[in-house]
This record gives sequence, structure tokens and C-alpha cells, in this order.
Amino acid sequence: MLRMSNLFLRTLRDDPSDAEVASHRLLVRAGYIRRAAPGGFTWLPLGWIVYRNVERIVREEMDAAGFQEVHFPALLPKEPYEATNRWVEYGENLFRLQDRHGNDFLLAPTHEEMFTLLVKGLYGSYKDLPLTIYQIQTKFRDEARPRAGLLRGREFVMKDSYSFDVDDAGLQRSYDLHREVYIKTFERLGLPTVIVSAMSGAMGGSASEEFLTPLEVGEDTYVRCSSCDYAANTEAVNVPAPPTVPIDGLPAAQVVDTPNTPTIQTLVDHLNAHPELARSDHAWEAADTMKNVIVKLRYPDGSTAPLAIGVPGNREVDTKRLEAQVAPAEVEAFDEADFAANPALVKGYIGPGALGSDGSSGIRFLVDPRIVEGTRWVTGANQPGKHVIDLTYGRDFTADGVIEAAEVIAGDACPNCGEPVEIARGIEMGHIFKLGRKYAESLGLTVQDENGKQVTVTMGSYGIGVSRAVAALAETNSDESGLCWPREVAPADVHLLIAGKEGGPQRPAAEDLAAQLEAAGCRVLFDDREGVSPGVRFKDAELIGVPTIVVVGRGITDGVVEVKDRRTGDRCDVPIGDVVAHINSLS
RNA sequence: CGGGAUGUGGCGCAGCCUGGUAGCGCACCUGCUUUGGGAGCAGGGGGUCGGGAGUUCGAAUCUCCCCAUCCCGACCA
Repeated sequence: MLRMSNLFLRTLRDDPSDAEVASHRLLVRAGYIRRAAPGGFTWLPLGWIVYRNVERIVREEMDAAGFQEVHFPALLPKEPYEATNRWVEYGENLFRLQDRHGNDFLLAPTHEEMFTLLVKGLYGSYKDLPLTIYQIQTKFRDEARPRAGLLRGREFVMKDSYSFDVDDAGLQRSYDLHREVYIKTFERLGLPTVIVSAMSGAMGGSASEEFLTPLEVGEDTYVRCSSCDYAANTEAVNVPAPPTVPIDGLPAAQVVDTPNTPTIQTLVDHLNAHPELARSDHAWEAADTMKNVIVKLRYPDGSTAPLAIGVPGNREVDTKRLEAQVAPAEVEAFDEADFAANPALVKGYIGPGALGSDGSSGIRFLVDPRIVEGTRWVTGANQPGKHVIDLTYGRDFTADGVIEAAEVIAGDACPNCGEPVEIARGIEMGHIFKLGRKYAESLGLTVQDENGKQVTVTMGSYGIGVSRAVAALAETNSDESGLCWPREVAPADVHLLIAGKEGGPQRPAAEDLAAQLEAAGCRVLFDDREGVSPGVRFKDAELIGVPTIVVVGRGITDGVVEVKDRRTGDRCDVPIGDVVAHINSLS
């Protein structure tokens, strides 16, 4: 039983000034967590109970699936990460440090290398596989900007599992099993999730899916089809290419004067104001133009290279989508100095003639998938104040390749069925993906097959944000008054409080009831503090968010107590002798 | 990485412009009263004023550097 008279807890009346999102605000205010470092939090007793409940559920589901738990150090040597090149590729998000001898270490952001090496050291036969092992461990990422409390810290707890199979069919089975286990785990946690196709990011590998909890404060944007079951992180959306158009008979490209057209809109207006430039089929619109955006890619080794991206003029370049495409390189702005170094680029009037391996600047030029043979565009003519119209792909220009970097807009056609898509935000709670043989190859993990031949093992990697799940649960289970936890993760089943004069019958009755509830297996948070006004007790109960609140108050003279549902606010009087049975019927 | 704001007891804030004994509310301690919706009165304890350097007889306050937190931007040709 948790007695508030001696529980290490102090609730706050005011919101902490640095807390923005609900989960952060309420977890701090209700005394669950406390900031200890930039992006790092201390768990207080109530918070630690909730955290362990979440961890327990995750562990139970892993174990039930037959996965086995191991535990690695968080502090790791550099060498395995050099073998896979991640010491460099992981970039600035990797915490690197040195010991007293000057040897390099890292604080692990994830443990692919170590799991691979562990299996390599112990197993050598196809008969040992399949195998899935996991750990629940603190991970470190030197986030550029930790924010939103527990939702995005620099230190957090993750459950990560890894599957090992001899062949692709085995990997598929391991992957599918994990997918099922995750669905069940999030259901049990009471966290709504959407499964979306994803990019595999810094881990490498191929197919991958994310489990996102829909949340406005989330940092992932995903699309969902209004009609079919397609859902994908915007980073992973593949825009379908339109059919090509026969080039015969298309109007010739012509360079036209377009003074004072610094933006796409002014350009479109200018064209429409000049009938001699009119198109035969429709009035000019932004989607008929192509804008060429120049960025600078910075590679992990520090080198940089410019990149030109051609997208339809009605769309912006989505930096996240772009970065997902060029990873591990990072995207930087192409600044004045860069323009100065590339005199072939006429700012505001950049066109394909200056771009690509065959262009005057030689800058690598990639275009949106919508730009296919026979499509014609209005775009820069590489001279101040001039654009070119009817510039046709495959006849007048070509690019070095295709890139998925244009933003996805609500209403775009679903890549699967063509119906309009919706756009929503969410936070990544889980990620499953097929690593394939990348790590096994770089680290030499092979087993002998039936024929005595060495074959490279194929792997899957699967993560759940355990500490983040606590924040996501707080985020999705709260109101103006405070938190309201799902029962299985709540710090207690019942918040029992006394509302009555000290010295009256309420305290002894509440003590008695607390003991009975506990004897019946109920987890009780008992507000037995003295000299605290009833208002404070009620406010604290609502803030703390235990699912059922039992008030021993004035009804006690009639032998009844009040049982209140924290979430709905529904309350009813229950004879004190029936409370235990009543509570048990709730869960 | 850029711009802006902020940093003063556990939490929320004032004081800074115009340098001179560090303040308020909540929380905490003592006493009395109060007890079904963040009680009242009285009396207390607690702060290297983010850090460092400088100016000055004297710095929370002025100057410089650094650090941290929050917000906005990171591209839109």
C-alpha cells in the first residue's frame, strides 16, 4: 500500500515553465518525473511504478512469444561500430567519449553490432536458428534539440530485439511474428497505434514499418489512404509516376521574358496575363512550372556536394523526405557563398540547362517522379528575367535521376489505389524492420547449412520506446484536471481518500477499507495525510490519475462510500461492505 | 546551424532600465483555528541571483565571454 503520508511525492500547483506538452507538464506536476539533465529525467516513486508496469507488459509479451532476454552494457567500445561504419555514419547524434587511456567509446544509441557479435561468438550452425533475443536498456542519442519531456530525450529506455535466420523466408516469419507481438503489446498498453511503411534510416536494411501513436505533438508525419489500408510515413511515400507522353507534336520550347516574377505565383500570373503565351489545354497553374532547388549535402566525413532538385512548382521540397533519401548525408542550405562559387546558377532563374552532369554547372540534378518523358514545364532559363516554356523532358532536358523529395499534400493520390490521402501526425512508438545481411556481413556472422557450407545470417531488428510509451500514455490519457491512467499501467488501482473531520469515523473506516482492499489483491494509494484539506485531496487524486477514486466521507454514517471513475467522472455510493467486490468488478 | 526570449529558495514570478541590507505567491517548519473541492491567522527556516572574467568603494542590477532552457526558423527560387 502506498501511503501518501510518507510517499516521496510533492505535487505542484503551477505548471513548470519549461514544459510545453501535456505529458511533460502533468508528469512533472503530479510528481512522476523530474528533470535532471537536458533531455534526462529522474523517475520518482509513482513514475517508476508506471514505468515498470509498462516495462513488465513489454517483457511479458516478448517472453510469451519465446524471445529471450539478455542485457548489454550501454558503454561500448568503438571497434564494432567501426566495422559497420556506423562510428562515422551515425553522425552527431552518437555520444562518443574516451577512457583515461584515450581509447574511444560510445554510449550506445542501439545495439545491432553487439547482438550480431554475441550470436557469432556462441552459435555456428543452422540448427541453432531461428533465434530472437532482446534487451530492455537505456539508450543515448545526442539530439540536437531534446524537447517535449520524455517524448524526446537524450537518454531513454528502449526494448530492442533482433532476429537471426538462415534465409529470407525465415526472416519473413520472424518479422511477421514480431509484428503480431507488437500489435498485441500496444493493445495491452492501451496505446492506439497506426502501422505505417517507413524508411529504415540510419540502421540500414530494407523493409520496415513503424508503429505510430497519432498525436499532434508527434514529430512524424504520415499519410493514410481514405479508401484502402495504405499508410506510410511521409518519408517513405513513393509517388507514382504518371504515364509518359509521346513527344511528337508537342510545342517547341521557347524562352520568354518574365520580368518581375520572383515567385511561382507571380510567374503564373504573368503567363496568364499574356494571351500569346497561353496553353491550348488549360490556363497556366503552379503545377505546370518546375522549380529547381539547390541544397548542399554534408556527408559524415565532412565533405559537401551541391544537389539540384526539380519539383513541380506547386510543391515545396520536404526536408525530412529529402534527408531520408540522401542519408546518411545531411541537408544544408545553399548560401550566398555557394552561389558565388557557381556562377552558372542565376538565382531565381535556375533551369535544367545549368544542371546535371551535362549542364553548365555540372551539379547533380534529380527530379520528382512526376517529371517523366513528354511532360513539359515552365522553368528558369538561366538568364535574369527569363523563363522557358514547354521545356519537355526527354526532348529538351534530362536529369541524372529521380528523387522523392517533394512534399506530400493532403488529397494527393494514394500510391496504392489512387484515392485521396489524409495527412496526420504521430509519434514513433515501435519500429520493426528487416535488416537483412548488412550487419552479419560486416561482422562475419555466418552459420553452416545442411551441406556444411557457410551462409551469412539474415537479421531483423525491432524496437519499442519504453520510456516514451509512458509519456505517450500520459499524453493520450489526460484532461484539464490531470492524468487518468489505464488500469494496467496505473500506479494503483484505487486512490482512497478521507474527506471528513479528523477524529471522526472516516479515518478508522478508511484504514479498515484500505486493509481489506489490499487483502483482496487491490493496489491501493491511500491519502492518509493529516491536516490536509479535502480540496487538496480531491485535486491531488485527479492530478495523479489513479483510475478509481474512493472517497470515505460524510456517507460513512450511512455505511456508504463514494466510488468515482477518474476518466468519466461517474460516481456512485457503495455500501462499505460491498466496496471490495465492486472494485474487483471494475477491472 | 540562425533569430528571439528567458535564467533570482523545491515550483511560479517581481526586482535590473536609474548599482547601495534579496522580495512576493505556492510549497516547507511551529502554534491555534478549520475539514466535501488547491483553508485562516500568527510566527519561522531556506537563495554561490545560471557560470566565469571585468568596471566600481560597492554588482542580481553595468560590460564581455561561456552555459542552459523555451519558442520560431532551418528551403520555398
